[in-house]
Amino acid sequence: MLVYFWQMGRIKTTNNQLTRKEIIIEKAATLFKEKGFKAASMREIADVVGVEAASLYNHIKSKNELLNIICFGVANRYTHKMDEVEASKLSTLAKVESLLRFHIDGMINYFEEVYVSDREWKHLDNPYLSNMQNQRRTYRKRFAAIIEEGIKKKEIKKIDAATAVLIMLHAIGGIESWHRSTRKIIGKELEENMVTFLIDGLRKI
Amino acid sequence: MLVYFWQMGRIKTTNNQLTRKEIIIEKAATLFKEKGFKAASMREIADVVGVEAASLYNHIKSKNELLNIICFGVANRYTHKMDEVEASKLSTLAKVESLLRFHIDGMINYFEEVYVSDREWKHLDNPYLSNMQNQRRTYRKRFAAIIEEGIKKKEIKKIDAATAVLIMLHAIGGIESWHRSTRKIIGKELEENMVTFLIDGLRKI
DNA sequence: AAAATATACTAACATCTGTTAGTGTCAAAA
DNA sequence: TTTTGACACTAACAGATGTTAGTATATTTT
Repeated sequence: MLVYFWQMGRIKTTNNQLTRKEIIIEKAATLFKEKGFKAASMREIADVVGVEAASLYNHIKSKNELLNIICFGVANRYTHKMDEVEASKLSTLAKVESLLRFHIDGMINYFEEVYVSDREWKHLDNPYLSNMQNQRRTYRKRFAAIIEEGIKKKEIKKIDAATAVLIMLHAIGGIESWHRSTRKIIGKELEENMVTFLIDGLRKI
Repeated sequence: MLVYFWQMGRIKTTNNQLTRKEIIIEKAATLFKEKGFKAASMREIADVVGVEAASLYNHIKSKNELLNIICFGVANRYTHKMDEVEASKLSTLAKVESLLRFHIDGMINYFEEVYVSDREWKHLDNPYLSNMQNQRRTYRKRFAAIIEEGIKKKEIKKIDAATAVLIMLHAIGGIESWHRSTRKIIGKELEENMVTFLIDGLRKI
């Protein structure tokens, strides 16, 4: 008589209170960050999750759905924050600073998702791709509008607003894992450094 | 009687004085920029070049060789510039400004290669991968050393040098094609905007 | 003109890709 | 206890991938 044993361990969900789907998304985000969306395969994701590739499809519709969820999760956070900042009564420079700190915090606390969203959104497929392009364009325009208002009110130096936005967003997007995990610079300290730099520049006054 | 025609048009090399290999590299760089290294296939590159995929292998050894050439071309330019700047007698702030302008010019004049080198170097394979990691680390350290000297000489504000380098390099790396081709901001003007921002910040003094 | 080299072609390969079909089992609901 | 739904499995697909082999032609050298 022959007895078959085979491991059919389910994805563990007891540790955190994440659903299985959320666990998959989390692991996928890490892999997308490390190898890029195209280079990370469903079989690799499945390996990390501890499951066969086909099993992932009990939880998600496609590989691209994973990217959709990651990217739009981040984009929606951005939009909400921008709504909030626009509605606030802060000075324009304080608005800019608030957005900067928000982005830096995001980079520190949601590194994988933000990183992936920033660098891999081009692999979205339509209609999500054009949706994302619109959201990004709109966000930058709203950001630039704040700067332009600051220039008008003489709170901000007279520079090209679009360029300033580009610089700030990319500067923050450049925070890397080694930089986050380095003992010398952590969290708040990194934040202060970046804000100081971006608001006041390099030159000693 | 049956007569066969088939096009065996060679890659045209008369236009510029580029070798066929250089033409392939150029087209590959554009494609790598647009789709990413992994997503761009040899067959697509061949299409753009106007040839069958297999024919590319008369000129190059592998897809990865294309990436090697692109990435190390850029890295070597960086190293040479850094040698030159270090050897100069400029003030530290002027050294930083010189490097900034060099990077911005590079982004404008060699956009595809620089962009690809910056974002796709992770797909290099060893030993090129670790070589590139070393070159990048070394470059940033040399850049940071200039800033630290500037801080010591009280020419530069007291901030974390590594963070400053990260900010500047990524801010410049964020120049995108739409931004380059926009009528409103071109070449020198973009350069002035960025240098102003990075040296003097946003705040109006 | 002949020989040699460079370079294009077609055909095919082995491997990897995302994904579906079909089946069995465990946990929760009835 | 029985039923049901969630979820894991194996097997396999069709298509894309980088690359090689073998061959034919165009260009350059002799």
